[in-house]
Amino acid sequence: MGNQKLYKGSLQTIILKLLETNDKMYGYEITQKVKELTKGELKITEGALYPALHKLEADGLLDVEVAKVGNRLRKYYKLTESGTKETANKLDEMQEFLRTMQQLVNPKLSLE
Amino acid sequence: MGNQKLYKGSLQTIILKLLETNDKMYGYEITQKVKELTKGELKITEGALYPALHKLEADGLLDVEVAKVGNRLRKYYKLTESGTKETANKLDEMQEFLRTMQQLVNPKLSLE
DNA sequence: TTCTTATACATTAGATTCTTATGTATTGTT
DNA sequence: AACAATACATAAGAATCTAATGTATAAGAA
Repeated sequence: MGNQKLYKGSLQTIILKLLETNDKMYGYEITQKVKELTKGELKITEGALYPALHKLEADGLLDVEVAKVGNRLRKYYKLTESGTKETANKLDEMQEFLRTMQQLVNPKLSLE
Repeated sequence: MGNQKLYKGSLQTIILKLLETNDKMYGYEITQKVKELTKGELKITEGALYPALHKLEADGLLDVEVAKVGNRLRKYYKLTESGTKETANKLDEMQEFLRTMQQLVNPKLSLE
């Protein structure tokens, strides 16, 4: 597993992107999906995830809907209208960041 | 200027990469070079840069050499042997991170 | 000549974001 | 019966940054 600290700052964007693609997801599902998509390279910890979800909700980017499955609860999160807009912004910023970093660390590959 | 917080965690790698390419550089020069290379997208602040340089030196990855230019001093930093190895590691980790993030936020572009 | 900007180092307070540890409870597997 | 997985959550502390401040020299503009 690579350098986890590089992912610092990108958690919100990852969550928003997943919700854009999958419509609605619950917390534990997000951790599993990220592990699967990144083949174990990135593991979202609960201590990072839940506060991040709560903040996105408090900022009005996510709506929550509590569901009961068997006897256990799940909190399904979904993008609000404002969350959809913010997702587009954050994805643009992420692409610019990725281009910039690629150019910095490997100028040869970015001649296109 | 994009989302500065995405760069959190990548400063060490950036410094090491610049020193790999340019052999030796001083602090202020690094800030200017990064601004130039990223067309203003990334601005390294002194409060981030100097502690980072001191840490890399304390960790034995950089050697420092003080030079006097006119009446002003410059501290030239240079990779040690161990610093050269660590640079290769960190660049590998960065490439893996960039691939992973690209795949997460834009799966379409990563079909290759 | 005086004022401002650039060069060049540095530290500190505070914010943000994470990791690690801990806690509670249900459900599935051995 | 015990353990792993599912599902939520918080809290202490670490790491890394931003913004502000400080010192000093050099260069350029007014």
